[in-house]
Amino acid sequence: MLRKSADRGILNAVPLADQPTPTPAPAQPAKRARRADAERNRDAIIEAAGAVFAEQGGTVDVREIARRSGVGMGTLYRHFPTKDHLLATVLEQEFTSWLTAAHQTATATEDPWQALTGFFEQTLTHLARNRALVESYAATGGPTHECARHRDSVFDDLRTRCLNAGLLRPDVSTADLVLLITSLSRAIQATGDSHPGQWRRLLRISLDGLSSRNTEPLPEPAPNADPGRRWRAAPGRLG
Amino acid sequence: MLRKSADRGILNAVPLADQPTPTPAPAQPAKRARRADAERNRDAIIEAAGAVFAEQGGTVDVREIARRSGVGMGTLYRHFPTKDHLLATVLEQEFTSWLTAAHQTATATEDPWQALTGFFEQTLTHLARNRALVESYAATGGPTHECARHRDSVFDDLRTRCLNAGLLRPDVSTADLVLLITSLSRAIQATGDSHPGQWRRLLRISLDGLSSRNTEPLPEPAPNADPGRRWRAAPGRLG
DNA sequence: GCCTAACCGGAGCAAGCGCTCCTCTTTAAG
DNA sequence: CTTAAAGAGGAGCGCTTGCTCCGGTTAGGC
Repeated sequence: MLRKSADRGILNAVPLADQPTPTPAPAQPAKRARRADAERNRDAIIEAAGAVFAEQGGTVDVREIARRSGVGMGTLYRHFPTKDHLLATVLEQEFTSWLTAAHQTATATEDPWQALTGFFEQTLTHLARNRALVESYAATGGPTHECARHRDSVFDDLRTRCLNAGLLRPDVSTADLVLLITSLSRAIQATGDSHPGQWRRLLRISLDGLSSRNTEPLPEPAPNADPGRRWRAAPGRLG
Repeated sequence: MLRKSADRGILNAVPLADQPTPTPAPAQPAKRARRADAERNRDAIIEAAGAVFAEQGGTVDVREIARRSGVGMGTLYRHFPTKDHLLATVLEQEFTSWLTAAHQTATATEDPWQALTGFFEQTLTHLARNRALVESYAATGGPTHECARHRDSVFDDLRTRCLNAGLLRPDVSTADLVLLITSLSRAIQATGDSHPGQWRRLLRISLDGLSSRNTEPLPEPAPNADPGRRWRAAPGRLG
């Protein structure tokens, strides 16, 4: 039952030092290039890991990933120093490719409100298919801080467009929108397969609440952390 | 990193066969009553477990609970056959005592809308203080099915009152309200200590979206579960 | 005060999981 | 073709964690 290791978080904001930059350092000795089989295996690992993480979440046994990609443990750990590094790599890829697509869709949509709601719908549909991604939202608001910043800028863009058109209640912050996504991702997880799509009703309700037809101001956020709170920090906890 | 067993949920809807009914069966042999020290230890365990679960969630090491209650492992497992049983006992106590209080408050509130919003506020404030309770919401919608049913009836009561007063958009279901609580509990977890109270803004937004001033109908829920879905992998990189 | 069933405590077992070590195989430069 | 470096693979280590076992202790009926 319930493992403590979950406390270590879905990923610890790993620096991702090993990027897909196969170009060797142009130093003097001109090291030998990466072998073809190694390249092939790396790809296989990433693909298998992507599938497994999406299905089972970030808690899967590394052996399962190795098995599915037809590779040994040693090979896996040759390419990725840590399970968290592998997870971060996969999630970052998934996240940025989605964000780029969703942003393009939103930009191509004339009506600002339509752009905002469409973005939410697209985001959550994507999240509904990827368990590890949902977990990463719970832990750190996204796979990496870099990713989160990128997403925030997109959100801010959408928000500004809606504000200028007078469609959004004026005191909604970008942080509110991000928190809304995080919150709704829980609804997706909770409904799961038994009530697919019920989260869309909640999304509609929330979006209606964002509309400028609601005139009362939102409660002010507390300016700083309340030290009296009982929850320990516990770096990155999934829910 | 992330645990696999999380899949098993925070608790497996344990039957809770061992209730706080210390009365021995009134059978013929008139068994000896429970010893005083045993009773004391049981209480100490429940109290310590309550604190530890609230702070650290359901994943804590059982040894920590034993240590805090000043009791050995053997003693702990004499009173509770399983960690999950202990967790269920604690959560059920916490849940019902809260639900009773919150229901009374709501019933005593004249204005139906005030009663509903107050109930949400009270519930979420309580959840913000108990990590294990939040987890149980994510897993099964509440500590036990019994608890969940009780809560649903309270929600249904509040909903009916608001509907009769014409304050709630008419097609909001009880399930929507429960899902909203579940969803917002994630917001509480996500904001944690760093942005305490930010979830109140989201709560306000959602409640505004529930108001009858929003006239458009909600999307129909899918009638039944789609058996083909199972956290399918993202079909290749999207983009 | 005696005696026995009930109780206590913690060392230890088994299973799960991240990760390493080491031997054997394969690639590709020369 | 030769050969050395890079890669592959899987048994196994170390650690955590849920739970058990059993010798020692104590309450409480008589």
